[in-house]
Amino acid sequence: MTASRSWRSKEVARNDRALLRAAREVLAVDGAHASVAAIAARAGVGVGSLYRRYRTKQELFQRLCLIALREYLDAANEGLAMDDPWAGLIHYAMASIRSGPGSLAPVAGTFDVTDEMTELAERGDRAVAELVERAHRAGALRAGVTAVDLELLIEQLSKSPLQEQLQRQGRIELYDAALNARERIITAALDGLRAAPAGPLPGQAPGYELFTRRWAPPEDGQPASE
Amino acid sequence: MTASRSWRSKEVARNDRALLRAAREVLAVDGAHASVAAIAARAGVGVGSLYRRYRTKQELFQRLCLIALREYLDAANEGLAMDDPWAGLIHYAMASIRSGPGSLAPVAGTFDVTDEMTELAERGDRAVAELVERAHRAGALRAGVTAVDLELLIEQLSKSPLQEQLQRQGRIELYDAALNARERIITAALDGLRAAPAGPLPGQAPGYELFTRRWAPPEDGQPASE
DNA sequence: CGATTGCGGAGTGATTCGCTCCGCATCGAA
DNA sequence: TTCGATGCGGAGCGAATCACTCCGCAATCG
Repeated sequence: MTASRSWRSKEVARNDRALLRAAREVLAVDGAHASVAAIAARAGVGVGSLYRRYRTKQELFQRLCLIALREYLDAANEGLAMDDPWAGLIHYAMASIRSGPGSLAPVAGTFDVTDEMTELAERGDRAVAELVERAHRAGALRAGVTAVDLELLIEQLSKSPLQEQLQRQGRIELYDAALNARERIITAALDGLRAAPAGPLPGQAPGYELFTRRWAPPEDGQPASE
Repeated sequence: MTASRSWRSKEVARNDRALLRAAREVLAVDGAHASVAAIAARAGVGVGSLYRRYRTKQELFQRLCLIALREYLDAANEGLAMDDPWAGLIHYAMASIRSGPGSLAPVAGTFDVTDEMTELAERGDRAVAELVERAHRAGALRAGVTAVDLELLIEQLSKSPLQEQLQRQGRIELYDAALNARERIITAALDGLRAAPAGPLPGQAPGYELFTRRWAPPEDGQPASE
């Protein structure tokens, strides 16, 4: 009775990959209000198939988050493997921006964080801290720049309001130009972290709690926006 | 019969200001899906009062957009009035980021653009172009940086994913830290536009159509995300 | 004190949401 | 070729939320 269990496993795997990719894209455009139907449609499958693979919307987002965390850790390790400290840091930043942790920010706090996710995040944070420290030792990084500064800048750069809007409006003819424009902006912004004639950053360095605390469930009263 | 027309005009004006401020805040947090009820609640008024002042949600957003455009133009002119080209440009950028054109991006294309809005935008664009040109003449601006580069960077920096998320979760205790962190990031990113050891930006300069075209109604088929 | 005015928010129909369930197409085995 | 098994797409469901209307009420004037 189980002889021909996975007669279509290829198709199943392809559907799964398409679903994850579609989910990330739709999440990037629609934010927290991304609907299951939109994700399924973009993946070219029915909602039924989506729910056969993932029991709930939350579960899909959890898996998505796990994958992003893995990419995040890989990017940091790749950066550490590079000889030039500055080049390594930029490699990590670029890869991290592309993988798009910012797209996942809107769903933060809407699902439970598994132990695996916590561990991946901690390992990634350690790697990035080492990346920053190494760049400082080499004198390549602007004075006073911390790992949190870097991660927040990455988060800020990983969403693209322009591209999202173009996609919503269906103006694909402008998409290439937008991609190019974005690359220029990212380059400029990251260059602002270089050790250079520019002085230290204003204020004091932000603490890690900006990163860690918000992933816990809201725990108390709801926001002021209601 | 019209003697005591506006016996409470003070309160009406205060309500109107509160509504506009609330609308901008809610829009920044909730994006395109900001609800009328949420705006009214945050302003501390009933939805009835909102609809007495603005006949429709669209009308409120139009007014909001007009105000933002005025602030945009003012900021550019203030920058031009400053003697130091670089300081003037940064003044404009900071003010523009604070006024938050990025918050209005999600509603772009959802309402008709009035002639007044078009004219304000054009005057602002001209002022910014002059601001950029002047900075280039003074040798303060990085080679190859265009007005569009600047405006896109401003748009990128004017949304704050971190602050939005904190507000959604009601974690006001982290808000000050987030504000400080954001200022550091903005400073760093804008410093990336300085004339410095860093080379020219990659790719070719983006054209103005990235800015202008998307404000027109979608005109044809809907996006791929459905 | 009665008339007037603007207020807050319950109510309304339409829409959209996450999710279930079922008819159907597609496969291997007989 | 036929039949049972399997996974597919999407119609449909109840709940939630949306923009917007309408009405009872409190505050203010002559």
